[in-house]
Amino acid sequence: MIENNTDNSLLLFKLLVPEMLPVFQKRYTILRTIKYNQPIGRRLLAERLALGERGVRSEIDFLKDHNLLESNAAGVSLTEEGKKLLPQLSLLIHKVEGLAPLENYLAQKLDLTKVVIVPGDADQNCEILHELGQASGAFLRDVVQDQWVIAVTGGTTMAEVAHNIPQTVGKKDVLVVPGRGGLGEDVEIQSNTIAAEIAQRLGASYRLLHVPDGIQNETLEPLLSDHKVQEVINLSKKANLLVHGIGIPEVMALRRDSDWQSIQRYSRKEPVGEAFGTYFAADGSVALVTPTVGPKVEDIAKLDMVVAVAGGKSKADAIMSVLRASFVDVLIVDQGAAEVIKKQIEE
Amino acid sequence: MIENNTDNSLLLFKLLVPEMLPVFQKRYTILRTIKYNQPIGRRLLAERLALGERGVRSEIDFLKDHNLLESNAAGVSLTEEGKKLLPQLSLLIHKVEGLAPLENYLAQKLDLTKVVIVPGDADQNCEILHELGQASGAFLRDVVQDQWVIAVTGGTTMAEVAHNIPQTVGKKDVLVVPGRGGLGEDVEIQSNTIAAEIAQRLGASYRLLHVPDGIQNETLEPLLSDHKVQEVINLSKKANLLVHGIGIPEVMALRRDSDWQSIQRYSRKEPVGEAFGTYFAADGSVALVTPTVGPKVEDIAKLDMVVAVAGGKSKADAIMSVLRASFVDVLIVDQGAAEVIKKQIEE
DNA sequence: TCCTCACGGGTCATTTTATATCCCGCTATT
DNA sequence: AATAGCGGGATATAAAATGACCCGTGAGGA
Repeated sequence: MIENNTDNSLLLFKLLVPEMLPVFQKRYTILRTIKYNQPIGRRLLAERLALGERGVRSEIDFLKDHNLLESNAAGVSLTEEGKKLLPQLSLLIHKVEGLAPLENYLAQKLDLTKVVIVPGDADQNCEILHELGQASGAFLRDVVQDQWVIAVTGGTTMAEVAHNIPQTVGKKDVLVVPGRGGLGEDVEIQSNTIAAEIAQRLGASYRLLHVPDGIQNETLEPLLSDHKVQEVINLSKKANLLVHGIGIPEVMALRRDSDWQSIQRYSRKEPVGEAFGTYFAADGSVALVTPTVGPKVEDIAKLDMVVAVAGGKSKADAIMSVLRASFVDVLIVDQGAAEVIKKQIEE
Repeated sequence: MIENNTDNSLLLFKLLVPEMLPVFQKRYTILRTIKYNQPIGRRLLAERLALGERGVRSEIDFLKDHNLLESNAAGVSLTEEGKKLLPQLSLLIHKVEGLAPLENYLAQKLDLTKVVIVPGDADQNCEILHELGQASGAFLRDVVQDQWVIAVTGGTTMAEVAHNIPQTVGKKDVLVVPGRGGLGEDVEIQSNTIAAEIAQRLGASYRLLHVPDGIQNETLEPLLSDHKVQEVINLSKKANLLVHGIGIPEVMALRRDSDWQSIQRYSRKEPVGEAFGTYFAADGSVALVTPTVGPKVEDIAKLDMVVAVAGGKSKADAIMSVLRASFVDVLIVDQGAAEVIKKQIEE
């Protein structure tokens, strides 16, 4: 009833003064961008936000007049007041954008237990990945129980998740393990590195998996027979919780110096999405499995809780292909991806 | 907590997009003015709202685009949607303007049991009197109990109250009596007429008091000895509820063709407010009692519930003078008067 | 019945506001 | 000491809000 009243106020404002919405979003975006880049100059900010320099300047002046920003020779920064305001604004944006209904809609249509949508679009504002990380981190912190085993994968998104998990006092006997080897890429986004960081932030312990990706099966087998490797792999196959990112095959191939042509050639179908080293076709079927250690689709389907994290309009197709494989339980996305997915569902 | 959330949303909007507030108010005022004057033309509307013709036009176009208005050859009118929206907007304006806190503040500072504030200023928009009437009417309807006797006075404000009391099924045995004779002025705003209309709308019965105001005491006495007159006067002296307007002495003198000079001469102090034929000085003391029938200040002070209704910035002083006499329990005013009163209290 | 007045809609010059793009002196970092 | 990037100032330009008309038309009063 009273809650209804809140929504009602919003509806009335949106109905009677709709021109304020873009302004509200603009100012929120500016504050958020400053939060993640402070101190930052006016020009850089304008470039990053794809706005005119003078426009940004007017807004900065406005926000400064309201004591949300302060500026010195290094650039503008958030004041204490501004810092306090941002989380509240985030909630309000969530309401204004109607993200709660969208979350419910997607959860129902996609048969997921939970959908979390973060306002914004990672394609347009790269700091949305931070927000995505924070949301995922908060979710992890809330959901993890004592003595759980958490498996995580690599990737830039997962790296952000790791960086943004709030430092918490440790749950008891929680163990974080990498979901695959993944020594083929930048150490910053390897699953090992990410597992370690998540463990550290959760106050949990961790095991590592020192097996390179993409090597031939013959070379792999002796490694697999190692009992320490075996143990970690078995742990990840029976994890209570798996958190993974979702990749766009073409982009991943580029990053890993793999040959996109050959991936396509060896695929049974056109791969449009990737998760834990498996490429999925648009219909959710497996297009290609890269030779790597770690759990396969059939293992993952048995897990209690699989959390997928991804952001950006461009990842919508990849996300859909993975979701159609029906092993994901919780989806944490940004608004950009969520809205594209909604459109696809409606068609 | 959730309520808090509502206020919080409003606060955040007001903080981050303050420029929308005047627009919101403007559009609300336009809708409200149309409601009371439909169908009305663009120019007339502009004149009444003291806005430019073109500005009003843009807003009308906007509201028409949103299906809140429709226009024909006679002028613009509210659509069904617009009619439904207005009460909700009224509530929202009440929140936006922070009138609830203001009501509490005034109630506490002025030692009143209840204060009701209607958005707007009757001096600027005469239709605010209608709103004031509606608010008073709603209050009356809610508060009146079976077998109550209600005494009412005359005046333009009270006439509006009468016109706007929602037609309700009758309470049992409610009786409405005029608080004074008042045959000296326009029949439309005589207390007799008003008593009759209020009674009709409440489904109550009424008695009338056919005694002219302002006549000499010698002429008055034989009338007072009439037992029907006596009965009505006694009823009003023991009423459960008295509703009265508040007048500005100078204005009233003008309307009644009385001599303002002589009123001043016979007054003990400078009269700044009037209620039921009694003129009050700024400190709340009685400045002059016009020769009339009906309850005096000392009678009224004994009543359980005295409701004062008044609107317009210009009436603030008059209201204060009456309130200082300390017999009013409930004050129903408009925002214009309320804000001036608040300022006076703070000084 | 006609007549007239106010209606909505169209137009356009004017003013006000927003925007884009420089320049400058400063300061913190290299 | 050099320099890159900062905030602040200035100005030409584009855009939008405004004010002031006219016009054909339909409703309501005579």
